[in-house]
Amino acid sequence: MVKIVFDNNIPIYSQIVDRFVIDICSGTLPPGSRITPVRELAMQLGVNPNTLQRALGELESMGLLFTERTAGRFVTEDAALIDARRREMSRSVVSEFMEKMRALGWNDEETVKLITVRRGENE
Amino acid sequence: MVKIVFDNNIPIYSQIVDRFVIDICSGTLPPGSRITPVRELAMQLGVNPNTLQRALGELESMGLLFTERTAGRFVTEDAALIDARRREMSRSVVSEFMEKMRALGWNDEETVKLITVRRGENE
Amino acid sequence: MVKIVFDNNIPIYSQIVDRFVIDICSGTLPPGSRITPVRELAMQLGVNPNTLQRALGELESMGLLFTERTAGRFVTEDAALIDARRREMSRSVVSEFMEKMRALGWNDEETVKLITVRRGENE
Amino acid sequence: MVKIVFDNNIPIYSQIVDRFVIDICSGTLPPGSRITPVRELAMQLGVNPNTLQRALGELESMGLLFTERTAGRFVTEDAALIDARRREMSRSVVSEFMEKMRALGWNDEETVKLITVRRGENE
DNA sequence: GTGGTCTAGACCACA
DNA sequence: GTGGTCTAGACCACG
Repeated sequence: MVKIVFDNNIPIYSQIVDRFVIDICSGTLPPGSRITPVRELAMQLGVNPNTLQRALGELESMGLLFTERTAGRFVTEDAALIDARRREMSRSVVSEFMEKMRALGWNDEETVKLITVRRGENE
Repeated sequence: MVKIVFDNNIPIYSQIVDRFVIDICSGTLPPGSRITPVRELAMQLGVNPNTLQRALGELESMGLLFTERTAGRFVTEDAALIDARRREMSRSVVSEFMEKMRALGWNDEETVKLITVRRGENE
Repeated sequence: MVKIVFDNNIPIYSQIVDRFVIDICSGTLPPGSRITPVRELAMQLGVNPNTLQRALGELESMGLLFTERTAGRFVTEDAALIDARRREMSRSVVSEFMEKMRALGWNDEETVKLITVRRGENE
Repeated sequence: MVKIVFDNNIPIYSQIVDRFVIDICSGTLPPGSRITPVRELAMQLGVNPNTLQRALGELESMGLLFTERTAGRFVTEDAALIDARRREMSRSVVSEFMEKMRALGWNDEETVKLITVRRGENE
């Protein structure tokens, strides 16, 4: 968690949340790992500490982070919760994707074909 | 184009734009077809005429609509432009999808599997 | 005076006026020549007779056209007036041009250079 | 950017856009410079904030301005883009000019002569 | 304090 | 009756 390319049309705090969620779900931030202190991290990211605070608050209320009074903030140890969120997110990402493709006039077979054809091509 | 379920958090005008783009790309609004007059459509959608005007203005600057002074607004007759946009959108939707899935820790094979398994399940 | 490519962002009547002024000043419509009757010309141009009427009215009030009760409309025979307008228009076109180029940061020498370089190139 | 003499018949927002384009292209508003806040500038210009907002929005969609969430609006740092637009505008201004002069019955040599003679005369 | 969005309501030119 | 523009004034999210 060092650089984020911020998109100016999405609230910064929200982009930070997203990034944390992804890093936690994908294991980049493993369960129990310690989060860099707010002020320091805010500086690294080049954002206002209030903004970062807000993002971390949301992550806590999701249960993905927890605060140990004096020791700092940590990623939850609850691997099941992380995995649940990962699957839930995946499901919704897939749903939204299929819906969008359908709205664009591709039926499901065509969508699958597009996606498999695309594999192997460079981004 | 009668009802849109508006999602707060996203600008109304932007949701209207998206809807039109999709309706045009998918052929629901065929090339050359006439758009309901601004005021009338605004009433149908339950939004202020100015808001709708803004949306239509953006669609015009994308080239998807054009205005005939005093006669009304129409979908472009340029089928190639429509198709180009459809393909471009599809490509970006697929790209974003693959990227998100990769961020969530699925490799491309797994993603394809998830998507094909999903077919046939309930929405 | 058969085809005009109408620009949708400028009033049609005004585009018709401009075209007539130019055709008269450049001699394409020589002094004394007869104008096609309103209804017929309106059909040729594909515009509403009212619109054409308005345009012709303006041209009359400029003195470039005149109406002979029963015989129809004609281009003025006053060559001096036509020439005066031609010079006046030329002067203002040149003035506006120089002003625009200056606003774009070219001094007069550069402008002249740009214009001479351009000569001979295809449009 | 303090006073603009508004010409009725042309939309205010459009005149504001033109003025900004020129000020940016000519370097009066250098790359990266900050734009006066919408409300304040609207007051200075004596127009409604919405009207100004619209103008600025168009400039943004041209890529000449960009917005930094809550910090303000700035001129793009992309000097190449600015220069490209300047040259493009110059070319089209020159083209239109030559075309008009030709329509008025001057051939290119005469036009050049007119323009060079004109230099040194009073505006 | 910054930009962004929206509504309400009005007026205009054009055809 | 069509689109286009403008004002006035309000509310919101963000930092």
